[in-house]
Amino acid sequence: MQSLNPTQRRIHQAAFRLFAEKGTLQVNILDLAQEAGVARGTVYSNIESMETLFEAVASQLAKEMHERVSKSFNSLSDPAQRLANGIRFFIRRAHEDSQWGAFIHKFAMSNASLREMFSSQATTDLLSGLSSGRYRFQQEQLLSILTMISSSVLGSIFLVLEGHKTWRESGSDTAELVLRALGVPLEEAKALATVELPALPLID
Amino acid sequence: MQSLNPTQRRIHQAAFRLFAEKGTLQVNILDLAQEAGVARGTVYSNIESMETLFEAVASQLAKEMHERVSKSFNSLSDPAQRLANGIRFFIRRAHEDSQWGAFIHKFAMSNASLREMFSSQATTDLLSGLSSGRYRFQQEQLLSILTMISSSVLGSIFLVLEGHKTWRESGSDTAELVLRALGVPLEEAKALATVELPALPLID
DNA sequence: CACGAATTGAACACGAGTGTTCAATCAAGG
DNA sequence: CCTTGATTGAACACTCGTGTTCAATTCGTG
Repeated sequence: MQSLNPTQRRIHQAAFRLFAEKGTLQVNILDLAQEAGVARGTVYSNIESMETLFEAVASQLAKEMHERVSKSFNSLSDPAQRLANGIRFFIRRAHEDSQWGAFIHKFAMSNASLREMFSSQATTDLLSGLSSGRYRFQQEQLLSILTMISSSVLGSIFLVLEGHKTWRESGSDTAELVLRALGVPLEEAKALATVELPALPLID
Repeated sequence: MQSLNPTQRRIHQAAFRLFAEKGTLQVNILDLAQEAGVARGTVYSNIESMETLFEAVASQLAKEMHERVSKSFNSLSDPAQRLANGIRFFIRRAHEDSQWGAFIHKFAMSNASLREMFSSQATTDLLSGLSSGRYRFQQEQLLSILTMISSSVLGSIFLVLEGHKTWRESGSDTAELVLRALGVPLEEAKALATVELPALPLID
């Protein structure tokens, strides 16, 4: 999974593209070989199975995004601002890289690594925001809230991918709605959701 | 599509079950025939294609749910109460009939009839609630809001299907969060989301 | 009870994808 | 320039699903 040789890297990247546009089940070895610019036999000698390939691609994507978002949070202490930015990062990125967006949209609900990426990021901030009085909700609602947040982000990504909304509008709207749902006063929610969004940091 | 003979009805019902549990692409004619308790040849002489069969099943399901929810709204004038109940109807039904829930969860985002079911129901109430001052949002946010609502309901259905939450909790939480996002005051949102939920009316 | 329509289930010819093998070819470092 | 390891692409045997046909049968209705 770690330390891929160049051929394996090409195969993984090709797999990412194909999974994003066709879904797991429509990708066959022949397509994959062609997309990677490699012979069929090479694919078989470089991957174990489609399953493990998909798992590797998904968890790599989750890891990369998680790290970049975390890094950007170093400079922000307000949990509400972090949440709003996090939401908008996802939506902006889906717009800037529509394959990335399609991948997330297709698999975020069903894949454990991707679900984990969403929820681990948000949980700590949700709890700290609650105890600092920034949010108003009951702790038993945490799971419902996490679900609402990730679902809304996915829905919003869908909207952007389909071209029904710009990422700016959709991202700010979604962040604002989520903050409101968490009990942040209306004007404040709007303000937090519309500040200038910084660039997503690169890693290593 | 209308007026199915008994054999066609059996096939459609079997298709519903299979689509719900295996997804569109994993259903083949043989499975379908067996599930319907019918010979392979009979399936071929009773459906045009898998595509049209799926479309028929989905739109039938959308129509049925839409009518029942609409009927239940006759006795409610408050748009916020209607919305809260509508959300909870979906979530409760997904719990009571997990195949129905699985079907919705799998296809609500990708199928036009199902998307329509969600949005047409909500749009008018959203707008009337806005003009009556029950909600606070900007009209340009309507699409983002519809997306947030339907995504949240789907996420919540997932939670219930997976057994992470009861339908009661999940339904009330989701309804409450949505109302808050729309600008309904916190205590009022909670109250509206936790009233006794009536039975969903039958049709014809 | 007899007739026509629907259903049955087996048979056939296909196409598509899989997993595996292997001799030929290539590329790069010693 | 030679060796070694990876890559190539064609070939093989196999499975599964499709779409279609059709004689035999069942079933419902008049």
